[in-house]
Amino acid sequence: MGPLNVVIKQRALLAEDKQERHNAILDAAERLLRRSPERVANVSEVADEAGLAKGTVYLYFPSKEELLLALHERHVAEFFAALGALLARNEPVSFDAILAITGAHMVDQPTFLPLATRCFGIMGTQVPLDTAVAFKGRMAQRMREAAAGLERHFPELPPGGGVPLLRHSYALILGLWQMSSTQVVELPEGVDECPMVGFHYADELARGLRALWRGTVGTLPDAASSMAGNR
Amino acid sequence: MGPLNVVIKQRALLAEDKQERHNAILDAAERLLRRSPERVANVSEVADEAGLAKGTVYLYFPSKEELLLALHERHVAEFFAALGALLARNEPVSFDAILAITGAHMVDQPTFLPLATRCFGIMGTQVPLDTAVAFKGRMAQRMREAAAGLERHFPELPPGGGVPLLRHSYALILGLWQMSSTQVVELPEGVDECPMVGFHYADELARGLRALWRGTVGTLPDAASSMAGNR
Amino acid sequence: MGPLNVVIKQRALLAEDKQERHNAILDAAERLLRRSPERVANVSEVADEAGLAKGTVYLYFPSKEELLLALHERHVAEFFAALGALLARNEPVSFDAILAITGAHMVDQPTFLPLATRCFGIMGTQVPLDTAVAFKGRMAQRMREAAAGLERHFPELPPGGGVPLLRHSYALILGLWQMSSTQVVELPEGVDECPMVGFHYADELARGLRALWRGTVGTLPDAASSMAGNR
Amino acid sequence: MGPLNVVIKQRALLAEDKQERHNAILDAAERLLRRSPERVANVSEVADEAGLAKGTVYLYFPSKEELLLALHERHVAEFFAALGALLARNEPVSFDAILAITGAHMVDQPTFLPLATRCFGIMGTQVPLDTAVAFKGRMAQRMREAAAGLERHFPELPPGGGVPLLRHSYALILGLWQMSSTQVVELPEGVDECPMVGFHYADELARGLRALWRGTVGTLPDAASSMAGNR
DNA sequence: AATGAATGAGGTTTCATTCAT
DNA sequence: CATGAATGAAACCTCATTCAT
Repeated sequence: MGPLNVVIKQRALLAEDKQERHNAILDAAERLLRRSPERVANVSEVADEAGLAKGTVYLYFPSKEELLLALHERHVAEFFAALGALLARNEPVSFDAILAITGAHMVDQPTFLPLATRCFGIMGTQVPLDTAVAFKGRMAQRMREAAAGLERHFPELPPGGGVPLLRHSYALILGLWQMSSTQVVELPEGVDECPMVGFHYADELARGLRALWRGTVGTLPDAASSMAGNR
Repeated sequence: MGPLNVVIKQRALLAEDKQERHNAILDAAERLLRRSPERVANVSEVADEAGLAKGTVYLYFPSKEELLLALHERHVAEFFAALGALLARNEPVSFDAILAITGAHMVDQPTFLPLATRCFGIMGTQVPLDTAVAFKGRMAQRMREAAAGLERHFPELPPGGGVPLLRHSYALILGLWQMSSTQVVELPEGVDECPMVGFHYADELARGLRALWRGTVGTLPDAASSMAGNR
Repeated sequence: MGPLNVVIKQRALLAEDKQERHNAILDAAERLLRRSPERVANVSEVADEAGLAKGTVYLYFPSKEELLLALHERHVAEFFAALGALLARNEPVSFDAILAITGAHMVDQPTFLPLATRCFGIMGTQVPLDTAVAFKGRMAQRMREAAAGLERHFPELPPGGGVPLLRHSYALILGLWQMSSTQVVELPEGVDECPMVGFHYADELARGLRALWRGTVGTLPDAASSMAGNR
Repeated sequence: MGPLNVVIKQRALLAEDKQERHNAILDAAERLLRRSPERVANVSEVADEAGLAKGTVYLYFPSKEELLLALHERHVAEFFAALGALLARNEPVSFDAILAITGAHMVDQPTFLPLATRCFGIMGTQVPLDTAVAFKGRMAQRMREAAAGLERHFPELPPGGGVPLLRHSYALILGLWQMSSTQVVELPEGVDECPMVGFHYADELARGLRALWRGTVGTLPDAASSMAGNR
């Protein structure tokens, strides 16, 4: 009401302020990761980027590894939220629509996959057991929910077949990215056709997922889509 | 006590001696990795295990990362050698036979997948460009050769379809392993059913690969095999 | 729902409230020290234990070190109060009676000696000069009073001999504790006879003090006591 | 033989060079401690002072705490060596001679007692159990040897009485130093007479030890010495 | 060629104290 | 007065790589 109703908070006293700052730290880590996806920033850099002191970061996250895990979980949550919204509709859902969401949330986000790899690597060694279990439990719940929606939209999928399909899909996404990520650096000309790395990740992933789904679900309803004849 | 007719060779002057020592170092790294697959030994440990001094390792490998890469390449070469031998036969080759080779060389070798992940992670950042390109070139050649054999044995595979299928398969192998490797720690009871981690890697991989191949090749020739009805 | 006649006092406005809170903080520090005498709690823990916020502790003590010093002084005051009460009697006072008070207030209090060591260690470096001087002044006064009582009861003690005797005694108490405290960890069998640590603090102290007093006072009046022949 | 026969070694390759460097690091720590006895230098400072890199210090000592312990042990060894040399003689040994050695090796060395206090504090918590036990074992041996010599020279001492006497003496040395060490800072005038701290450590120690020994051994052979009537 | 001592950048975490609310 | 979020200086230790011997 007065002139000072928008104040930059120096101290996060309320729970919502804290949540905000929590997110601000994750945002900072996200920005750094986006800036150089090949390396993981140290806590000092994250703090600097967030405009905070190093110790402050440790008020919000018990360790660097748990910070990374929290960022990854945010990514995952965003993906599943979008997938859930799609599957909640009454209209039919095409494979391509799911592919599009995957593209938007995983492939085109330059931070999703590097971080996912990193997080899968540290879990169980750097992260305390209960944190890892809790994380996995939340992942499990999200997968089960999405699997249920999937089974509704793809009746060819046998009951209980949703979770394995999601799992295989995610594995393909992750594994193919690892193989392609060796491409991060610019290759000299002429190497582009190298079959191990000379491929366009997004296209190759679309083809792989399509094959996987076709083999799982039977003929895809959208077999006629624009990508059907690509390969 | 007479002339020194048994000399412990301390210096590798001949080219073959050098190759031998090169391999001895890789053997040492392999042993250490096998002993504790969750961590990567440091150079000191590798040198000790090989019975050499730390500095000597650097005479044979320009960096630790390239040592790891060389070890991984040895793994890969062994796999492709076995696959090539299978595909070189005149008798028909079943999907299950390929699965068996994958199992023997990748899944059951406790060092293959941890190291693969690690190597894909570092390539392009830690490893100099030309080394990475050379490595990928050799990988490419191996893949092309195997793909040719594959296309001979699976005529349903469209021309040029062998390399992508190998690529997708490898991606699935890699990605699924990453997801399952979070299981390294013992989970408390009740968490075993978590769909993210509550699965047996080898079984799940068999199912995933079968779906992928079915979706790529069409009906698998070996659809009647014991695993056909599993899912 | 009626008038607020039971109010949890949140602010200490009166001087006596302040004194009360001052003591409450010392009580909290005491409890923590008693709970784990080998470490010194941090300010957060003290505040939590006292049911206060960290900042509040700093309203009552200028620094952590001065808090510790205040707690130690409370211990010392209790000891000298008990000693003074003993010496104020008209009946004769035996060495063993003094030993008993020492035992009850220093040895059997698991917090006295760890804290004393700590405080002597920090004084003069962490604690500002005037605080240290004031503390020492109060200690001096207590010692002089006790020394006067001592000289009354032990006429063999030369005039002015009370203060040094107290000083030497206290030094023995402190030093022997330091040597025995290395025993905190359980020693493997066979090491128990190590002369540096293989001794029972209380017994050894009794023997040491007896020797010291005998050497200072001459024959102890209580030489016939149960411990006389121990050594 | 040539002009370069005294070379400053950059690398300690021989065992004796290593021992020398080991000692050089201890020397550096000693110098720093002597320069400011109230604080304990960090490893960086020690390394700088020794003209080495931080990591080099860790080649010679597994941790900072073990470095400190090693330095303390060197002090102790020097003291016991001197004491042993004295007691090995055939001529009678006076209490004052022992006092002189104590003065030279403990009291006048400004680093002995601060470090001793520190070391007794960390043992059993910071130092691994086996290191602590080994250290104590060596201390024990030294004490037993000295005790044997002591019992030879002081026949009034009952058999087995040497070790406790050494123990009590060391406790007095340590404890009295703690009390006097509060004096490190310069006191404002007029405070000098404070009985807790207003004493000269060396003198007070001499008096205390004399009383202790008199009470243990009976009349001291050197009761007629210059200090006998001081207090 | 072989050695292994030396390097030193690099990263994590703790906690006494301050100060905005 | 009371709070507790924010600070940021310490401090330790590891290990890939270099280079004197």
